[in-house]
Amino acid sequence: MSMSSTMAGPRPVRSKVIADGLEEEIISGALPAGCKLDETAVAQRFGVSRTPVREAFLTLASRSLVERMPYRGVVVCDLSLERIDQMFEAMGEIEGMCGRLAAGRMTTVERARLWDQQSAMEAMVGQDDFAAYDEANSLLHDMIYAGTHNDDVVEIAKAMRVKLAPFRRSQLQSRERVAESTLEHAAIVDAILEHDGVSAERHLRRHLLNSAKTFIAAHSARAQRAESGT
Amino acid sequence: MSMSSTMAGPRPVRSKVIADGLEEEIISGALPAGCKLDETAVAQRFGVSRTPVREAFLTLASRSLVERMPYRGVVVCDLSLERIDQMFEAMGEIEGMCGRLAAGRMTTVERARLWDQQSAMEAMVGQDDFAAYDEANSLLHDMIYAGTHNDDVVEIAKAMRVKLAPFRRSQLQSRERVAESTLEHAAIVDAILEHDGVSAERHLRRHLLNSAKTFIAAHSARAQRAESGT
DNA sequence: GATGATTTGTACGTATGTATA
DNA sequence: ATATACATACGTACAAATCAT
Repeated sequence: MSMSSTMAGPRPVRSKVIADGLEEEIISGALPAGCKLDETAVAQRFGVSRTPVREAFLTLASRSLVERMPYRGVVVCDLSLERIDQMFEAMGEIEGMCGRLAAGRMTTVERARLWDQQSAMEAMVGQDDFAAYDEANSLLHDMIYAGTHNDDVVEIAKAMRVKLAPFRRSQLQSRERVAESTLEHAAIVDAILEHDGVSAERHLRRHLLNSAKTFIAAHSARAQRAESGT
Repeated sequence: MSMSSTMAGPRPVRSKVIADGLEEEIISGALPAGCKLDETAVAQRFGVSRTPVREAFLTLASRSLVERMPYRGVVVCDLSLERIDQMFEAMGEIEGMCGRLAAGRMTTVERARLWDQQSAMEAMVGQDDFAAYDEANSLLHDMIYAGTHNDDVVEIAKAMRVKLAPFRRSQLQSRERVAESTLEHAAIVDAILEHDGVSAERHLRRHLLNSAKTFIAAHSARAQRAESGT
């Protein structure tokens, strides 16, 4: 039962640590678009060998955060404000599709659980436990994805959410936005429960659009600053 | 201007060769779902070291052809008939979405080029150059993706097509199917040119559904045989 | 255009973590 | 529960290719 000195996980897995660290730096703008990433330099900076760095690069490339060219190295992809806008739009389209499919396919049990989840989240609006709300939020959206009964659609949606995760996180830190978000969820869940796919799709698109607006308003300055390194 | 002795590429890049080879084997069913892939064994089989094999595993994992668990190895993902069905459905949804967006956003130049492409493909129906048709087919769909003016949507669509590529290839080897496909394209292109997003979406969904039917009818036996290794 | 320096791709050995007996 | 066996994760050394001079 004894814990490590740092209290962290029992299995670090360097390549994952590197990937997460680099992702954070790319998102924050510390590593601007077009910046070349040198294997040796990154390895030294993280205090590891080149091997886990290479694996991290593979992972980041699969998330299209960096681009790899044989024997030519990797560069970080463009994450301009327009690109982020596009990501939110794409997420809205994907989630809208999920909602439409889920509205027509969810089993009674799935609908009941979705309703429970929404109720639980409405109860969380007052208290400012943003981490818990974020967790519940992910779960709610997961339930909608699963409601499509299509593993590939679920996978696409989750992959897209991973790409947006860093942005959505900072966007759910406001009490107002949490309240707004919960209201939007109510409309979405209602539509799904009533088997109204068209309405569910529309509400989900608007929901993501609102998330985008909130984020972009808060981070436009920072994002624009990161755009300088073309 | 001199060429290599084998005429092939000047830079093989082992890890890519391994990844492509394994992909082919997974698709063909030689490596059934649930099959464990041992680094050392694969390395010996391909006559290389474990390093490029590891990188190939990372790539395959990003295409969700295999699953990786830390310190536990990799296993090939399920590619049962139902899974393939889901893939085609997902592709239909994604392409439908692309068509809807493209119908509303394409520039005049983009629409003109789309029309040209369709005309070119209609001229190819008689001759049985399936490779050329497949190439033109990819281009047509690419133009629709690009018409969304959203890089993330384009990326999702292309990634999905990569996953389906092996199946679609064998499905376009019939002269009848090529003719059918071209007719379906005509309806899709017409809808896009008329800015009718709803119609474009519907026709694209049906188009993919027909592709799925053709493939599944031809390969159901082989796919079911590959399902045995659960 | 050829040569050298730098960087990526690959091979192989060691250590850590997992799953068996 | 401890220990052993095994495969993976990581580190280091060499080869191949790109770029800079």
